[in-house]
Amino acid sequence: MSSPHNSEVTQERRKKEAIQITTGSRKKRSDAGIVLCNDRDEQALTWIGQQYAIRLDHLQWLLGSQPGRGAQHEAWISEGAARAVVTRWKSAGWVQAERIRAKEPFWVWLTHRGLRKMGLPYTSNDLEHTDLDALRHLHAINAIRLQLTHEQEGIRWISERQLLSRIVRRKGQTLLHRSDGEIHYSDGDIIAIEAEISSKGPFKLAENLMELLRGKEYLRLKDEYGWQQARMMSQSYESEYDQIWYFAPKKVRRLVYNVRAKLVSVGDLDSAEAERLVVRWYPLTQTDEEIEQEEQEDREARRDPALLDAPVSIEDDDRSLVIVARVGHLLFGSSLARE
DNA sequence: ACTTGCCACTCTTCGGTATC
DNA sequence: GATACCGAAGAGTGGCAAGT
Repeated sequence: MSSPHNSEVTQERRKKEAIQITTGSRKKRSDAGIVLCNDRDEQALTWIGQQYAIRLDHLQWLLGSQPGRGAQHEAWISEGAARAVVTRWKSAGWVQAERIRAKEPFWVWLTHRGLRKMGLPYTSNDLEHTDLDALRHLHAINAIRLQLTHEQEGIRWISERQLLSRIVRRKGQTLLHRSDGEIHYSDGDIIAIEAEISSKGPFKLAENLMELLRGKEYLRLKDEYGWQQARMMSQSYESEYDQIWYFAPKKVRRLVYNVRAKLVSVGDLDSAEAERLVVRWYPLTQTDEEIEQEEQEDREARRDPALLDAPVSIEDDDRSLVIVARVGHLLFGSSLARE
């Protein structure tokens, strides 16, 4: 219970404070105007630095893995909230953000200052000068990393940028084909991730497969004796990868199936090696039904790849549109999560 | 040392504007 | 017209300065 005197004192204090606030005489907080780096900033900025860049719709999911106060969804934050975070990062000079393609949200990448702040050893790349194919490829890899690390707890992702930074380049030395990412399981298993969005030639694809399956010994033998000899001579060698996952749209998947089958039929690969090469769908599967179809397609392709050369049905080609409509806010839809 | 209340920050939602 | 951008409003939370 407050006495009349106490009430007067409180009123006087409020009046005094009101004057202080309006005249600006109240002392400012010591951290006023400073952008502080919190745990989520650190994790998200490191993630972006490792992946080169991220598009705003994916950033909603990345930040949503550790939603702040008041977030209404478990896995993602709203477009406005993600934009606010980017604005804060920009004001701190940690990132640059630019729209690159029409009808797509902007991309965010770390500035030199951002990379140094996160202790990342990479050189700053300006994404504005990146070609559109590379951008599509990067978007696919980001979607794959977000989904796989979301689905499977405890796995560690090593990005292509991290892998490249570990390579010591020697003059005249051919570089082993690097995967777009690696998944490391706690039991020591390693899976190479390839996002094959557009077709490359069958020979180039076959060589990438051989290098991923057999590793640097295959490359050494190829340099010395040529690819034909190397394929025979390297049969006892195995790369560090337990499996190689190729994520690809339908047309590219057919090429991978055919190249894999061809390598087996001519004896360049044995069946155990072919087993290690798993072809998966991009856009990524979402439902149990799609996962079953994905597995069945790979099984059929292993039995008889010619079966898959049948004309594509309209329903099948429309699959990605159906998914975008169903989970429009999800990883690979161009529309943003705005609910 | 503890309490109070302001301030900075983060979040969502919504509406106006710009761009394709 | 559809989509992206931008900013304002309002609510909630935690840190900090000031008071007790």
